[in-house]
Amino acid sequence: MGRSPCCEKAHTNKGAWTKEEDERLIDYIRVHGEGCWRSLPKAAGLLRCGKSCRLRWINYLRPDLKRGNFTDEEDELIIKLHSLLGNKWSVIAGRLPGRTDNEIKNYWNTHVKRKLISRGIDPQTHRPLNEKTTTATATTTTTTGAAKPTANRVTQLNFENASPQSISEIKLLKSNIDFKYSKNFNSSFYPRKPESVEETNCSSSGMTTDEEQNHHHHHHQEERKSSHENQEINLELTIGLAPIRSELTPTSSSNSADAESKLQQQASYQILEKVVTRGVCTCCQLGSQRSELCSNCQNSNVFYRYY
DNA sequence: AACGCAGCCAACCGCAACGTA
DNA sequence: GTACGTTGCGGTTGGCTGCGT
Repeated sequence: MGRSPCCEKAHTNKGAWTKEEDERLIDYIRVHGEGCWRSLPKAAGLLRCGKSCRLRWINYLRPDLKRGNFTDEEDELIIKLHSLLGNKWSVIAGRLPGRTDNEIKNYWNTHVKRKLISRGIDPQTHRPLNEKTTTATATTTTTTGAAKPTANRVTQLNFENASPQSISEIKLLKSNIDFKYSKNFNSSFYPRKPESVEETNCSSSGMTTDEEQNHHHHHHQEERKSSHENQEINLELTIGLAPIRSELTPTSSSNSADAESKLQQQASYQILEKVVTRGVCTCCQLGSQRSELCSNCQNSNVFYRYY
């Protein structure tokens, strides 16, 4: 049984997006929010497949995208994350606000790989080029070496031979990844189901009842999925980890008396505070609310990661 | 100016994961 | 349990651009 195509190819545009198409997509998402990519093109009057719309939005049109060259700090962070995670571009992108997985992937392939090779480091294994592969300090079961990575939701890491420094870095990384996938930090940009009158108004204009139900249905799916991810994204570290806090304020101290671990935890909170913002509806994100946030957003205790 | 080449990046494709009927 | 629909991810490609000859 073959898979049905993701969209009707006969009547879809391909190739570069025009300004008009961009504007249509932005306008539609400004009003209706993300989600339901399958039906979006038709609803927005675009002759594109949903996948194409999603890609265009995520990689190019999203209002919070950072433009311009990668900084040295971003460079080093990418290298470090890649050494720990392999080609998990979406996870890596989650640690670089304003950068997309595609952008990072392209940057890796065009710049970072070469940079590492010039340093005498194998960009896949992050080990010296002339060194035979032996025990890695940190390997993933899904992405090590040239093996094709799978899209497993559960990534198991084995750090048995990791150095104390690596362990600290991994702790920090894990805490941030857990954070990303935690319930209030959905990886989706506008994940919440509208609950208030205001928000429903923001997202429902122009939709038929059926479309709206479908739209909400997908929001439910997203929520369930992210909740599922929250449970499933488990790096299964074989080392003891500092407790991961769900609040943002670093008031409680870790049980560990280890000064380094405290410093790491502190650094982790600082990073988190930089990349986190209050969760708001699409209207507020895109500034279509005339002033401040709608009441639902104001009352919400939900926070999202801000890419 | 014309050509070839390399680099870059937006976009596409195929597949896996996951939910639902 | 299975078929199907939808979404997201990672690998790949095609076309544009800049540079050297």
